[in-house]
Amino acid sequence: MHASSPARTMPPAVPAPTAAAALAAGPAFSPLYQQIKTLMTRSLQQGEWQPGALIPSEKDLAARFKVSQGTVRKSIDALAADNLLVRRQGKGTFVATHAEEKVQFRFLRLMPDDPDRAEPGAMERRFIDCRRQRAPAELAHALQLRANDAAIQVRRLLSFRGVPVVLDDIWLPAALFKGLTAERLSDYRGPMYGLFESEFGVRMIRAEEKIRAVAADPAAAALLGLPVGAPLLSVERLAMTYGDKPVELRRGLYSTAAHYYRNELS
Amino acid sequence: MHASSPARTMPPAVPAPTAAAALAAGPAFSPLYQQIKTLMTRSLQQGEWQPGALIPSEKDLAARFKVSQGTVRKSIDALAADNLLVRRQGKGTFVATHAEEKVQFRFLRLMPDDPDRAEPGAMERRFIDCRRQRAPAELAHALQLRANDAAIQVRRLLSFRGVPVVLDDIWLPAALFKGLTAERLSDYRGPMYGLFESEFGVRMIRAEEKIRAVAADPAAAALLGLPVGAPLLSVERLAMTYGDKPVELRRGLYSTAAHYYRNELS
DNA sequence: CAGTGGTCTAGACCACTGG
DNA sequence: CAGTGGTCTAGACCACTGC
Repeated sequence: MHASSPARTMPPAVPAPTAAAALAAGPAFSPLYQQIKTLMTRSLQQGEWQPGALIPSEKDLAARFKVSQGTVRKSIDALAADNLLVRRQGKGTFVATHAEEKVQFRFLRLMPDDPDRAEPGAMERRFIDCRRQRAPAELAHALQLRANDAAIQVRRLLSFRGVPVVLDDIWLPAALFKGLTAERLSDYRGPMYGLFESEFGVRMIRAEEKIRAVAADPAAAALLGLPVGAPLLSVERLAMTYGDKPVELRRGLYSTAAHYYRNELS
Repeated sequence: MHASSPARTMPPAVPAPTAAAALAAGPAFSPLYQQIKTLMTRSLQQGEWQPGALIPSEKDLAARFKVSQGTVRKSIDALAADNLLVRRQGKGTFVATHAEEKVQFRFLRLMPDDPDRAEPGAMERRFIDCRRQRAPAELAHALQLRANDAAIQVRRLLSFRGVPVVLDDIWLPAALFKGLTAERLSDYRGPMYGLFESEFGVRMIRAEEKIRAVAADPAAAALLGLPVGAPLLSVERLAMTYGDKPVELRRGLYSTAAHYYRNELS
């Protein structure tokens, strides 16, 4: 393949988020690097390249896909921007993983008011519940399940320096997480998404959160050690895996007396 | 200048956010496209290229900086990723502006629960107060003012379909916003940051928000039409202009009865 | 149609990592 | 030292916009 135009192709099987507009438009031109990004995404999704593993070098990939190194480079750049790959100069390109996050929780945006009280090791998890049940209609809709499909509900409490701060209710499609128990959750060292990745082959790529202020109900108040009616941050998260398929619904109640939810705008 | 290495240079005068680590490291190698990004940032900051205006073509810029078009391209890519420039195929590259945002408020992440009730035109602003005062110590610290420098405080209420939803308290350094009055705020059509940009030459580039849940105090409750003690989202925003210089501190109280704060994680 | 940004290539050299 | 990603160039051609 030389410098002439790439073939006009059908839209990629896993369309890029930005390509959504093309659905309404015409012939759906897709540049070469996009098509290759799609092929590489497939290698990730199908497990050819495992989380944390080193993928082939740019030169090898260029040979494999019969394109120039520069084009492969653009594909990798795009995947790195999506946090699916991680580049490390001199070493190679690696598959991103939740298992070895420096900041232990990539998706937890809660920070202590007092920056001196940084988190290292100061966080304890306690799993209160883990049960299997039929998915109520609203949940089934959010997770794109058939009505009454089985779901797993997990309830857990996070504490910092002994003070309870986060109460999470987590719902998962039972079909994807067979054999998940409170014990396995407790035994695992590291972030929960690391366990999902290594034990169930489910990788969280992206999530959307809806944040509200609510009053603590009696149950939450008791667990968080706060008076009933105390204001809490309600963080409702829908987490997606490849192809934007939703695989987790989570509702966290955050006590923001000594912590805040951090966000960056640009 | 040909393909040989770019000269090792001092760190750029306006260092990129990602270059912060280099301060501790050694010789601070800066690739050519970074240096050019710095030069272009200066052209933006100094007003050579005005908000909304068309900047020179890639070919012209390549000639001006005596580098290849590909290198200028990388610089522009970086500035576009920072939301300082906007590329439009076939037309050219433009300076980003708050004045003509499609979504009227780039920095307001509040969404209605009911997606049918989209915002177009359904938002009313009411400016309650606009006064000049001495900056209290905490504010002076956040805005990097000298103790007792003058500050402007603005209080405003946002309503959707007649229902008050957001109460904002906004603090600005008086030195940068001379002559700002409630009347000028009311008269201006479009987002507040558009007015700051066109009337005061202050461009908001980036912001950090700290989000908490709080109970409505009597004053806020009255303005938002809620009972005292009702849970509210407290959104504390520090907004920065070029060089990460803080130029606005804002504290919003959001009623999340029919709206939520939207966030994306990846 | 000319001008813009967007894609693709081929090749050279550099910075960084680890054995 | 070999191998990786990172930078830079020069040039060709394509897609898109507006006159």
